[in-house]
Amino acid sequence: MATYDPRRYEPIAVTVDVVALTIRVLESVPTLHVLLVRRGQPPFAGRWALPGGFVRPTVGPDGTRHDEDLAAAAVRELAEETGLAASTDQRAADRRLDRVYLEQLATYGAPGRDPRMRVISVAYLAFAPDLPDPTAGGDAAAAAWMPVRTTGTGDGAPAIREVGGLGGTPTVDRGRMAFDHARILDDALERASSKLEYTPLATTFVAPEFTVTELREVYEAVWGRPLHAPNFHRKVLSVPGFVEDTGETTARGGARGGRRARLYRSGDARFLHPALLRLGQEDTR
Amino acid sequence: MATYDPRRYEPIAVTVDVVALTIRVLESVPTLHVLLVRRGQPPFAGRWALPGGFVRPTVGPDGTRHDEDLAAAAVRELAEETGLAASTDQRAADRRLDRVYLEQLATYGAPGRDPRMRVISVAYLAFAPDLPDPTAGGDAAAAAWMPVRTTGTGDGAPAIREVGGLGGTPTVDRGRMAFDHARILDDALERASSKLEYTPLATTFVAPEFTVTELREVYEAVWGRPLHAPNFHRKVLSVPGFVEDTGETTARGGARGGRRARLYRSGDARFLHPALLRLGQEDTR
DNA sequence: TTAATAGTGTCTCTCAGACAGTATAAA
DNA sequence: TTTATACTGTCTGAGAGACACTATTAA
Repeated sequence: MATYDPRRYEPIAVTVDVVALTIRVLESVPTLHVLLVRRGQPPFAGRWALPGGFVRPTVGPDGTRHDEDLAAAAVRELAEETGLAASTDQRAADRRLDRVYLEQLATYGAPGRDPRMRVISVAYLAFAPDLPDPTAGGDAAAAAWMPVRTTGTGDGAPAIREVGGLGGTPTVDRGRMAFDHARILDDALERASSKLEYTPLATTFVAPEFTVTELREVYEAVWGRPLHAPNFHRKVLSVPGFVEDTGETTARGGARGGRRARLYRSGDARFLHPALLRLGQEDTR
Repeated sequence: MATYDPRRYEPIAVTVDVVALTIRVLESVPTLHVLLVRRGQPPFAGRWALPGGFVRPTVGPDGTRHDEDLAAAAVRELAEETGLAASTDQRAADRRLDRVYLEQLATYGAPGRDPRMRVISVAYLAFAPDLPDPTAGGDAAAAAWMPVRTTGTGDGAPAIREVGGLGGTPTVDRGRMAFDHARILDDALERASSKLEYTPLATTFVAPEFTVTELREVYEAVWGRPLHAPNFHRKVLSVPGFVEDTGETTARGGARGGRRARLYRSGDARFLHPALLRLGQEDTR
């Protein structure tokens, strides 16, 4: 690594973008949604984009420089552009991000991906329980949870349907997203699917106490295909440390009848052994 | 995403670091090695570090700016600091990097990770067939393939032994590596182990034509534990598209006797179904 | 009482791993 | 001929998936 010489190396801007995913019920179907903002400024004004922005070195009250961690920048951007408060904000308990799981996805640095200048973007992936509708902030003209994927029929047809194809619901055309954000979103969806296989992170999409059915709906929404309910049930309970029985049940059964479901909370496992593999799709080659 | 205003945002330097892994025979044991350079300049002068350097926007012969892709920067740093020529260099066929597999690992941007300034480093992971010893270039005082992990005994003891504990071989102390490179190396080893499970990338560590035993030695070196040879053999041949029979065999058997081994080449699968899971270690929780 | 929802029993098939044994080649 | 190395046969147990079934509750 050579010594840094500003005469040789032009500055490169660094941004952070966040792919925040949640499950929301759409037309009675639990559906995977992604948080998007409509850009108010060029480039790509009017287009939908992932929430994000420049990473900034900041100066504290005492004058010392206090550089921002990349993950912290991701949380800040989520908060700024959507009105969802970060965990440090005590006044907005209802809009909190403190139960959001965040992990780094990848870094995108192809020349020309931002028409203004060389920009390298570190993308983060976030899993959130159902949060309120966001309110646009910062430079965003709008912000919304947008559906991204249907559960599919399980008949072998591609389970992913482009957003934009769902009923009368306002959706976004993946082909018209700003920058290379459609690519980032695709990578995020693949990472999310994969994470559900070998980690218990599906629980980050649901309330602290949840039923096995709710957990299955998370898998179905993210994987985009229906699962065999009885086998899923047995599987979840058999994986050590995945879920923990609370001893409680739901207050009542389904709307049109049905047994009350047992309530579970997240167990202490950080990885699932054996994993919940999504087979039957195969041929990803 | 806000408009970029240099008065608000100080420049952040972007570097690329490469964790290049290969298998070399050490004391008769195929052993995982990582390519390291000894730093010639402060900070961390004299310490071992991953090869890497600043990403630079460059200006072409015609005056047009020609920004460098992040992956391209990784290959360039590998070449510059180690004397291993990139694939475009036709004159150094013996030292080529054109069979090297490269993928992005993660980005490290904690404040203070470089004492000079705010530096965000995009780390890449490379798998290489046995390459020649590198020659130090750029600002490196030395460059070498260093052993990182032993095959272990399979008796349940931790299979990872700190580099530095191997015989009379020159090795490096992971605790004394420059920057946060020990952490990056750990992340790389975990990613590499995981990649061998569900992709055929083990073949990138061996020659274009290889035996099943050679392939097993890759798995053993990366996973740090011995595998059951007969079952491994059957498993590899049963996974569709993993390897392809050449019809040839090795020219002769083992040094002290033994059957000639059949030669295979890499198949067309990009993922392994079913995967070669490393079980028996469990409890990564 | 019916229908919906939650949950269990059990069978089959695949696959990982263990172990025993065969095939072939070098010294 | 001995020993090393490559490879095959076969058994066992775990787990995924299919299907049939029981349990419980709302309307």
